Amino acid sequence: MARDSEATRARILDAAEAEFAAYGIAGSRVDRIADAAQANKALIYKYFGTKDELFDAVFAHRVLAFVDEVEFDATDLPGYAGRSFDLYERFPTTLRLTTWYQLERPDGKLPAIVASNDAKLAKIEEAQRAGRLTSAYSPLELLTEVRALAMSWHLHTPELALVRRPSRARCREIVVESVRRLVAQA
Amino acid sequence: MARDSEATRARILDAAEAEFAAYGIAGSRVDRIADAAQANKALIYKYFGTKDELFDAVFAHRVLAFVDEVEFDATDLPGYAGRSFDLYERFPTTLRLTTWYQLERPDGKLPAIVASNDAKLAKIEEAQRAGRLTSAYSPLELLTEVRALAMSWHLHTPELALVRRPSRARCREIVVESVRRLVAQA
DNA sequence: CTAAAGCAAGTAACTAGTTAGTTGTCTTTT
DNA sequence: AAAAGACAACTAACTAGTTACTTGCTTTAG
Repeated sequence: MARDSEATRARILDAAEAEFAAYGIAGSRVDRIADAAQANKALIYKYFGTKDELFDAVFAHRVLAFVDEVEFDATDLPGYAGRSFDLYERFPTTLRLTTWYQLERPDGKLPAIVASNDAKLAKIEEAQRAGRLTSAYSPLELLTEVRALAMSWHLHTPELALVRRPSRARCREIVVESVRRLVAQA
Repeated sequence: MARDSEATRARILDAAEAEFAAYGIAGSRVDRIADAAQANKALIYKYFGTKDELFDAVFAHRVLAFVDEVEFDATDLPGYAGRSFDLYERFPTTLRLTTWYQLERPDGKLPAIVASNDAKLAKIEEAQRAGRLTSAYSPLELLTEVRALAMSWHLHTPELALVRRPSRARCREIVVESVRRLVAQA
């Protein structure tokens, strides 16, 4: 090992994350990433391959960190929604990256994400069987609605953002409360 | 062959809608739009200006048609969510265009959308004053959550889409029911 | 000395936007 | 009614700049 390639990789990854979050895959410029990372463009290709592959590396990195950070408890979905909300507030780029990913890589399936989803669905099913969670909805149905509510405040169109948003605490409270109502036993 | 600028404009708009929905602004190619519309590229610039302006025209056109089609009734938000769901199912490009718009035009504010939002917020407030709608949430809060629920099934990551979705009717039912629970008087 | 890290300088292909000119249609003049 | 003029619709070819990706060489650490 001659120089510190790990540090260079990390700088590239950071710069790429900011670039991709801002402009998406098609809109991002590899030159800009190289400049921001203070690294040579050829290194990007050497370490990460094509632009698409660089995006995948960035996305997997960020999303796994995200998934790791928010603990999933099927018997407390309101709490899970609240913690998800907190992370969306703390790392706004995550949701942007995810959205670009959905739009620009509709066929991509990251194994780690698939596994994480499967684990959550299984936990929901288990909680339902134990009678600790409503069975009015299937696991997929529950996960879908809980997620939508957790990110509801971050899906605003520019136009709605003109109206003054409630305080962060209030937004969080609403997310938690609406999930509580969702899973409340009728 | 008679010349008909209206028809040409319409063909360009249609082709541009498909292109932008698929690739976003940065990823779209004006040449591809011209080919698909069987129109010359220069006409696009003549009729619509720059690529960004073409996107705005496409977006305004589609979104206004969408907004016009779904009737808003503040005293029946579950019904409104259900009808929104129906339209997302019928015109899948609408949500894609909206998402590209949020990501790529964060500063854009289409007056028609602002007006439509204001009208909805006012109607919610009125329904609340009349006691025909819960006052547990502010108008903006209600609109935010109802919208998130209405589009919950269309926000899936590619990975979650691997799990088989319930039937359309069932998804709709869930959307309506979850909004009902949201607005239910505690 | 050597192997890997790093870089300047390319290149081929692409892309938004322009230009200068042609074709079809409607209006005016005789 | 027919020729002439006016004007809008339309087009092929182009420009100037950009972009992803590569090559061949230099530098550095062990």
